[in-house]
Amino acid sequence: MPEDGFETREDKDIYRHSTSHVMAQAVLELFPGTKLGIGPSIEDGFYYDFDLPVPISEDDLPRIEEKMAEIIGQDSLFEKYSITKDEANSLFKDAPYKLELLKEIEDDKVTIYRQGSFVDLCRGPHLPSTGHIKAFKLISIAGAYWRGDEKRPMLTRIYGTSFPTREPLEEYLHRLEEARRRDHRRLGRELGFFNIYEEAGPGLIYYHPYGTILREEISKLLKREHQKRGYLEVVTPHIAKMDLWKTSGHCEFYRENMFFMEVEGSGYVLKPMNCLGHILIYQSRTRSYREMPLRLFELGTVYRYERSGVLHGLLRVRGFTQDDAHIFCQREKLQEEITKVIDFALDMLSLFGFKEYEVYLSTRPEKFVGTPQKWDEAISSLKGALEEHDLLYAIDEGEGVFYGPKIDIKLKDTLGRAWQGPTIQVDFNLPDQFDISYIGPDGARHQPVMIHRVVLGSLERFIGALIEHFSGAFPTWLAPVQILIVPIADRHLPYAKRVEGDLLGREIRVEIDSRNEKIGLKIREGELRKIPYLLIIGDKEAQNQTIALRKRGKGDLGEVKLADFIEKLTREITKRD
RNA sequence: GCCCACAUAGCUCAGGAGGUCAGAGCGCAUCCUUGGUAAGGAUGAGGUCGCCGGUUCAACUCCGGCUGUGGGCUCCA
Repeated sequence: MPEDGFETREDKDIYRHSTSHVMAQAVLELFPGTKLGIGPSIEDGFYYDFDLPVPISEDDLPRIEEKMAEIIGQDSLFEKYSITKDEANSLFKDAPYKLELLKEIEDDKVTIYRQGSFVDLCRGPHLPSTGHIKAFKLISIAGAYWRGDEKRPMLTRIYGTSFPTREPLEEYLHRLEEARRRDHRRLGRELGFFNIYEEAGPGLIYYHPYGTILREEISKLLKREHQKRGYLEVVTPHIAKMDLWKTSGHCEFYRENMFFMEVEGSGYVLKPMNCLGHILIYQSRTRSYREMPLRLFELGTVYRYERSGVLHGLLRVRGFTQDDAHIFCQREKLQEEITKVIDFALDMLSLFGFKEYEVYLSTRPEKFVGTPQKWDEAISSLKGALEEHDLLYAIDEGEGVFYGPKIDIKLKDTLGRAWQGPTIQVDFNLPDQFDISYIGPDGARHQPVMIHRVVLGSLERFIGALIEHFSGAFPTWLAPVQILIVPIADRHLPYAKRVEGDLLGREIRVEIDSRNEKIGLKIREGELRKIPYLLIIGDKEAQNQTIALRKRGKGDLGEVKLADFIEKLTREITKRD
C-alpha cells in the first residue's frame, strides 16, 4: 500500500468525513433545496448521498470542487453542539432523511456539527476547521438507494477523496489510472482474449484463440491437480428437468436467477449450479463408507440470470464455468476434509502468483435450514480448519447461505485490490432433500455431509483477475504466445522455420513474424503483445545456430545457443516460474 | 432492475446552430524498401454516424422509445 500521509486509520476517517461535510455544504449552496442523506468516509475516500432538486452529472463536479475550495479558504471552524432530540427534530424538520436517522437514535441527546452556514446531524469527530483540508478531489457520481434498499428512493451519490498533501492524492489518482490501464476488458480485447457480442447477448463470453489457450492451460492444470488430490472428474448436461430443481428447493429459493425453457411440454432449467448432477451420480448406487469422502469434480458451465445492470466484463456474466466439486463425507471427517480443501485452494492461488488473501467466515443467517447444533458443528469445523492453517479471518455474522455456513477467500492483486476466489460451503439442505446416504461400518445408513467448493471460483472471473494482476504480461507457462521469432530479412526465414520446428517439437507456443517490416517495428509490437521472449534471427545467428534473445521488459540479452535456450525455457515452463 | 452518463470505420477518438461535416491516427490491402533491438515510405479499401419512431423542406446533429456499454446501488462465482 502506498504511503497516504495519515498517522492512523482514525485520522484518515476524520479527515475524509470532514471533507464530505465540506462537499455537502458546497452542494447545498449550489443546489438549494437539496436533501441530505449520509456522508461517511470509506476505504479510499468518502461519499455523500443527496436528494437533489435537479439531476446533475460529472460535468458539475468541477463547480462543486470550486465551491469546496472556497469553503476551505474560509477556514470555518467545525463546531460541535449537543442538543436534545426534540431540538434536533425541529432543526431538521425539512430534512426527511435526517429525521429518519434521528428516530433510530436511542439517546435523548444527539450531536450536531456546524461549519459556516452548514449544519449536519453527526456523531463526529471532525477536524478543527475546514482549512485543514489540503488536497481533495471529487471522483465520480452514481445512484445509490437510500439505506441500500432498492425499494427506497434513489439518491445521488458523489464520491471523492482527500489527503493531507498533494502528493498522496496524485499517487492515488495515478493508481486509479493504472487500474484503468490494466482493465481486463480493455486488455482482453487488445490482446485478443475474448469478446462479448451485443448481437449474441450481454454477459456471454466468446473466447478468441489466445483467450482459449489461456483458459485451456488453466483447465488442464485444474484437472491434473484435482486428480492428484483424489477427486473424480465428471461431466453433466447443461439442462435438466425442472422437477429436479423443485426437489432441491432451487425453484423456490433461486428462481429469479434461473433460465427456464420448455421441451415437449415439460419444463427444463438451464443449470445454475452443478450440485444436482453430482448428487444424481452419487445416488446412482448404494455408497459405502469405504469410498468416502467421495469427491466429484467438474469444470461445470452454469447459467444464471443476472440483472443487466450488474454485468461487468468477465467478472459478472450470465454464463460461466466453475471449477466445482461436491464432497460427500462423514460428519466426523468434516474438518479434516475442509483442511484439505483450504490447502488445495492456497496451493493453487500461490501457483498463479497470488500470495495475499482476505478470509471470511459466514455464519448462520436468520433464515436457515437444519438444526442449530448442526450449524455449530459445521462452523466449528470451518473455524478449526482455518486455525490449522493459521489464517487470519473475519467473521461475517449471519452472512451464510440458508443451507450452510461458508468460507470465502479473496485474493489481493498487485494493486492491492481484493477478488473473490475460493469458497467452501457446507450444505445441510441437499442431503435432506435428496435423502442421500451411505452404509457405515455398522451396516446402517448414515447421512453424509456435503461440501460444495470451488478453488478458483469461476474461470471467467479468475481469468479477469489474472489479466489485471499480470496486466496481460503472463508468466511464460500461461502466455498464449510464449515465443515470437523475428527474422531480420527474408533470407533468414529458413533458419527461423527450423527454430520454430524445434520449439514446436517441445510443445512451445511459438509464432514467426515474417512480415516485410523492420525489426524495430516487430520488436515494438512483440513487446506490446507482452510476449515473454523474442528471438531475433539474422546472419550471425543463422551462421552460429544461435538466437539473439530478448526478454519482455528486459531488452536485448545477447546471443544464446538455441539448445541452451530451449532447455532453460522448458525448465521455466515446467516449474511455472 | 434502479440513478446518471455515453453510443461516429475493426480499435482509439475528432466533429457542428439541423443544409459540401462523413474526418484523423492506429489497424487492414497493394506496391516500394531486405532493414540488427520499441513506429521506413507511398497508394487504397472501409461507416444508412447503435436500432425504431417523431419534429422538419432537410436529422449523424433536436425529441421519444428500445438495445448495448460505463460509473455506482441492490444482488453475486
